Order: sequence, then C-alpha cells, then structure tokens
Amino acid sequence: MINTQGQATQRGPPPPIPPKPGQYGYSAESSTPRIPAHLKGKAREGEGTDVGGAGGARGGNSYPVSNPNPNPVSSPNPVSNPNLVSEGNEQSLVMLLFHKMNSLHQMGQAHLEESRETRKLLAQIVQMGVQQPFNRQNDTVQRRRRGAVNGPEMGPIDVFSSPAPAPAPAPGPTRDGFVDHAVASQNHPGLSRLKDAVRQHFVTLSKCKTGKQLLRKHPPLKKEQITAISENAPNAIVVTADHFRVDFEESWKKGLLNQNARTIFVENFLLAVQGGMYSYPPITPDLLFADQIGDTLDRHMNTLRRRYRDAKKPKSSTQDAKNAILSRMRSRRGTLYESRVTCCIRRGLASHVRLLSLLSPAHMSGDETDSVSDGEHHRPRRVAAQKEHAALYRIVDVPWRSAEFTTFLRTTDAMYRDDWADKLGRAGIVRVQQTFLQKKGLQRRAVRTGGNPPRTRVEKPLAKDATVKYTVPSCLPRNCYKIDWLRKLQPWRRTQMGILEQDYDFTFPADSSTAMESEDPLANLMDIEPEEVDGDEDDREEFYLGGDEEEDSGDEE
DNA sequence: GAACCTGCACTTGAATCGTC
DNA sequence: GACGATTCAAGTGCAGGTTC
Repeated sequence: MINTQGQATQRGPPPPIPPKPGQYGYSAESSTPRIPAHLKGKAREGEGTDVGGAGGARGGNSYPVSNPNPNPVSSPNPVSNPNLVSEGNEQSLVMLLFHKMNSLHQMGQAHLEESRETRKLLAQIVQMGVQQPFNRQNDTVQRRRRGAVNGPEMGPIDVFSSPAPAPAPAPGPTRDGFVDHAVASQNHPGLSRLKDAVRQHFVTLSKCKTGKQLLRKHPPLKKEQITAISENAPNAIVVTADHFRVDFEESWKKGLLNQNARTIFVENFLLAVQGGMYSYPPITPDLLFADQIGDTLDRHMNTLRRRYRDAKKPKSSTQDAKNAILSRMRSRRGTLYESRVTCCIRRGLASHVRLLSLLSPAHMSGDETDSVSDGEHHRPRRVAAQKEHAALYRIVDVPWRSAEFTTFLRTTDAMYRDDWADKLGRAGIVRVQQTFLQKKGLQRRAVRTGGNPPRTRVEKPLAKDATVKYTVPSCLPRNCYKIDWLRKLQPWRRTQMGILEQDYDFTFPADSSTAMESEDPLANLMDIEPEEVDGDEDDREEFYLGGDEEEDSGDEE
C-alpha cells in the first residue's frame, strides 16, 4: 500500500515533502522546481494552456532526453511539463500532486497504485488544493455540497490560473488557559470514532439494532406516564442505564423522558470509556466531554428517529425500490467522477483536474441499468439492481452540458479504461489490442489487471416518458454549457451561475490521448458487445499484446 | 423561531464479481 | 484463494419545508 506520509487527510495543504537534491529538477536550496533552460519558453503543442503542457508526461518520443526518470507514467515530471511548472504557485495543486507522485516514485512504486484508497487520497488533494479554499459557505462541511440550482453558489473560480492558497488555519480555541469544551467541529479527525462508539453504545443501552426493535421496545409513552414524569410522581418512569428508554414520538429536545435518557446516556458513556470500552481504537480525549457526546447523540437521533418512523410506517415497496435505484445511480456517479479525476491526476493534466474539481458527482451523467426481463435471477441484490447484464449501463445524459464537454469526459473515461487495461500506461493500448485481436479473429480482450472492468456505458435513447433529474454546476467556462440550454435560462439565472466568459481548452496533449486517437472517441467503449466478452468458453482464447520487451512474456503478470 | 420531517447527496465499508 | 475494481447499502449531514 502507499505510504500516506505527508498526505494530509485533514483540511489544508499537506506539508511539502522535501525532494532529494537534484531530483526531478529540484534544487537543494529551494522546493521550487527549476525549469531547464532548454525548455524555458519553448513552444510546444498546446502551449498557452496547461493542458498542452502535460504532453510529454507519457510516451517516449516527446520526452526530453535529459529526463532523469525513465518511466514517465509513474512520476509525472515537472521537467517534462513546463507549462505546469510555469504556473508558479508553490502551494498550488500542481505542486501538491508532484510531491505526492514523486514521493510515490521514491518509494519504488513502478506505477501508481490503483486502489480505491489511492484515488480517495488523490481526490482529497484536489479537494484541499482547489476546491476547499472556495468552499466558503460553511466551514463544517467536509465536502462541497452539490451545486444545486437553488443552493448557495460558489464564488467564481478561475480555472485558467492557479488555485488560491489554502486559508489560514483557525485560531486555537483556548483563551487565557480557559479550556473550552465547545462541541468540536464536524471536521475533527477523531469524530467518526466517537460517532461509531456512540452508535454502538446506543445499541448496548437500548438493546435495539433495527427500527422494528426500536418500535417494539420503545413504545411511545401514554398521557398518564408523561404526566407522572412531569409531576415527579412516585410511579413515574425513570430512565437508568439498566432501564434505558426513549420516546420516539415525543420531542427529543423537550420531552422530559428523552432529556433524562440523554443525560443517562452521556454519563454512562463516559463511565464505559473510563472502564476501558471503546478503546480500540481509542477515542480522542479532547472529545470526551458531556457536550460533545450529547451533541453526537443528538445527531445520531436524527437517524434513529428516521429509522423508527420508517419501521412504524414502512414506505411502499415501489417507493423503496425507486429510492434504492436512485441511490445506486448516485453511487455510480460517484465512481464515475472519481475515475475521471483519477485519470487526469494520473496524467498530470492539472488544468483538467481543476476543471473537474469544480464539479461534484452529482454533475456526472447518470446511467440506467437494463431491466430484469425474465425474473430468473436468483440473487436478490442482482434482482434489485435491475440488471440484465452485469457490465452494461445506459447513459442518461444531462441536458446542460455541451457536446465538447461531453466528449472530453467520455475521453477521460476511455483513458481510464486504458489505464485499467495497461498499468504501464501505453497510450491507446486498448484500441490497439482490440484491433489486433479482431484481425486475429479472437474474441476476448487482453486484460492485464485483475478485478472487474470499469463498467461499459453505452448511449441508447431513453424511453419517451423518461424524465431526467440533473444538477447544474456553476462557475464553469462558457463552452462547458450547451448554448441552447443557456438561451432558455432567465437572465438573472445566467448571472447567478457566474459563467466564465472564456472558453476552456478541452484538448489533451497528443501523447496522452488514447482512444481519442481514433475518429470515434467512444469506439472502444462501444464496440465490445457483452456477448463477445462472455462468449463460449471453448471459443475464447486469451491473448496479450505486449509492448515492451520485458513484457512480452507478460501473460503471467 | 425552534424543533422536526423529508429529500437528496456524499462517505464508508461490505459485498460482489472477474481475473490471475 | 488472493487481489482488485465496481456496486451496493447503511449511515449521515445539509437544506428547505412544515409544524407547533
């Protein structure tokens, strides 16, 4: 696994990783990358946009002879990427990425890890380096909320220049030695552990895990019971750790029984922690205060009350199924967004990364699964997923996005697929392989890595009555939006969206393109029919088209 | 105006699945 | 069986609406 040293998972930029003197164009005196004289001011294809500058990060021919790193894919190199460096901001995202990638290379990684964890890490870098400084709405929000049409908008972000530096850290909470037990920010790194423990402890005290159990064991109080509690009558119910009780019908804040329950919970939780419970992993001591625990419980009560309500009044199976499908679609949008960002990061396409950082998963086009036709699926989840084929999804495109932007995104998808198929990053390898295999009359693609392939998304017309829900991002360059769609907007809405009056350059450096090289950028997504992949076992033949000498025997890799 | 409800989106970890 | 990628479901937070 990767070394996470220096990869801050908290907010703010990670501490810079000092590179070795002379390595990757760095000097011992400064962390600022030096640009070799022979590259300074040298006109390259696509120069003027840092997109073009990423050229040379891949492929052999355009790579500088003096490049100290023989593997351009594993360590995107400032030397090979003068446009990226020329942006100059030492705290910029680009620098963060270089540090990250260089450190990975120094660890002897032949190529970047492709695990989800890595991608999350990289996505965090993007969040910290680009997105977070502009997230001014609420500093307790860990992620940028969706750019909802009605929601507060982010300020304009110049995707054409370097990201702004991260904001200064918040001042310390203490004043004159006074220990402030104020509830910690939702960003507190130990908070999720506390939440886990609080959830566990609630299960322990309430003896309930499910909504149905809550419904059965915590029935609402009767009027006379409420009266008895308020009058402190001898027969009033008193909540104790042994007889823990919550009234989910009464107000959590105002109900006397619930106030009693909250107090008992907090006391008992602290006792349990003192007694050694929840110590693996330990809860951060600065969170072990009544206020904090109570606040965490209050938040969890939202979930519990929701669970109770759902148990009491179950949603219709139709509604439930609908929600599940929508939830899965959202989840797949997340995967899609993650893979696109990963692809651009991996290739050092800083400008594209910055553009993507203005988006969120909700802005991705969704996809639909095919419906179950025969009901023969025996696995419940597969049936619920309404899939006919495990890896075929129908793209539900969004109406606001320009064709250019869509093509750009689909190209990153194709690149991602290329990277998946060939970790060495040989451009266009999927297409080359497919062409070669087709000529050979073979039906199976060569795949270098284990695991599921990225899902195959196909463009098919939607049903006539299909309605598409979508979220529109703001503050993007003009040519990200479809002109017709923009024309239909009210003027005030266009103003509100803060559309940048510049056109964005969607091009990719020539030597980092893959499927784009073909006339149809989606060709290698579309030309593989599932039947071909899943053909008769006897007819299949595995084949790997090696590109490097040492890889020619690469079948075993 | 506070508390609560509801819908939506994101995060996280487990499940699933395909390949080696 | 191990590994790795995707999918899924549960948990959670936020925002807007509703109720008191």
